[in-house]
Amino acid sequence: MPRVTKNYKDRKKEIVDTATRLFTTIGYENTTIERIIEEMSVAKGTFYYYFPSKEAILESVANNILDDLINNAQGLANNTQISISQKLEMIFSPTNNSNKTAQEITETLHHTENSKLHQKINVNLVLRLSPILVEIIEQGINENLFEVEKPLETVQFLLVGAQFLFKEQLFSWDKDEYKQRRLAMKQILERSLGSEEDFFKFLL
Amino acid sequence: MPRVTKNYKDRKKEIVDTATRLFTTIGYENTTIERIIEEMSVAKGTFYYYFPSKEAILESVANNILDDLINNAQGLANNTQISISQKLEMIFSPTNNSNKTAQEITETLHHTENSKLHQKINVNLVLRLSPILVEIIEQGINENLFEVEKPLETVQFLLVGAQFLFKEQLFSWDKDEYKQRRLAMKQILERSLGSEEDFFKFLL
DNA sequence: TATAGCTTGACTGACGGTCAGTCAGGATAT
DNA sequence: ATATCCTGACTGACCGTCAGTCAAGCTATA
Repeated sequence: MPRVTKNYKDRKKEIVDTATRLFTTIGYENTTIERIIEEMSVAKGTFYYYFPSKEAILESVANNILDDLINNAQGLANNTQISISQKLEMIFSPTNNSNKTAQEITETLHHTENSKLHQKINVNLVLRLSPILVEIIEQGINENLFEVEKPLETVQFLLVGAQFLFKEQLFSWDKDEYKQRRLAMKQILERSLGSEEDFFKFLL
Repeated sequence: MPRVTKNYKDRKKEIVDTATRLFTTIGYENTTIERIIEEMSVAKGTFYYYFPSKEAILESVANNILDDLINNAQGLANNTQISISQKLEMIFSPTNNSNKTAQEITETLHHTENSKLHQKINVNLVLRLSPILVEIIEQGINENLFEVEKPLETVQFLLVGAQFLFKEQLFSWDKDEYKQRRLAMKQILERSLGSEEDFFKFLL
């Protein structure tokens, strides 16, 4: 095989990109290191020069996916043009996923046996997204839209529920079951955050 | 190796028991088929005579663990001696796990590298435990202790939150972080279920 | 032209899974 | 009673796959 030398950063990014594509396409467990290097046309050793294990690149991929997601959310939180209600809609709405990466996650990633990747992403999603969400909630508290004692912890609980119940393909709800659960979540959100009724009408 | 013949049911149970013990001790991924058969003193083929794959026995083990859990909960729901508050405490309390199997789950199972087993158990736990929980909630509604529009769907959301945030070792909260999250859950439960304040004081 | 950084690919060992064959003990025929 | 056949549980050598290793080779650049 002809030898192509690249600098550290570029090669590493190339590996992460390739792995990300494969993990989100055919799943973590179905992706072999051999497949990754084959698609990159490099040798086995090259992969292990950059990553000590398959777990390690899972970590990188998960963080990469999350970085995008968090950046989007942070942009949303900072945006003064958008109403609080709309911000929450874009984060909580089970159907609406504006950003491309979230699409990847919800659609392709979740089909199969990807529990390891899921877990890594979900845990960090909750930990990293919740502070941003709290910024939004606190805007709402200042405007007397909400009333909660423990915004951060409350938001984390709600996020976990939303994430695992809707975003994952773990539960295969049909259309009506899905709607019923959305309605329940609407009430839970409104009551937990102490908003007025129908504040989360986008969940109707 | 000397040949020992047993009847189908006994041998199958023996395999499930051995696998359960190993899965909950050293984890699913760390448990090899070879280890299972070694501990049973049977040959590889014997295992595959009873189970078509490692996944298949995971399924059996998960269901087994759940059966115990669900039976306990159902017994609890049917028990007329215990107050509704106490029943909910025993199911929702993050620390109190009376039954042995739940102990196994929370302590050993969750170490790491068990995402597959976790997911299988959690999903089915939510699906199977929620109807039982609804029985209890509806007792409460009759006694005017609660007011909720969609008990089943609400309970499922709350269960998911409690399960993933507390029962798993996914988030490694320290003592105080733990307490804060319990307090947040207390308010969420009380508000979502429309109970009076401090109904869930066991979470204090 | 020396060397640090990058790359190669043959090799290893672990593990899930396969399969042809063994064997005890029960049923059936003589 | 006993020879023959059959079934269902069991055996273990073997296979393919795949993560991870390593000694050696190339190449940019100082």
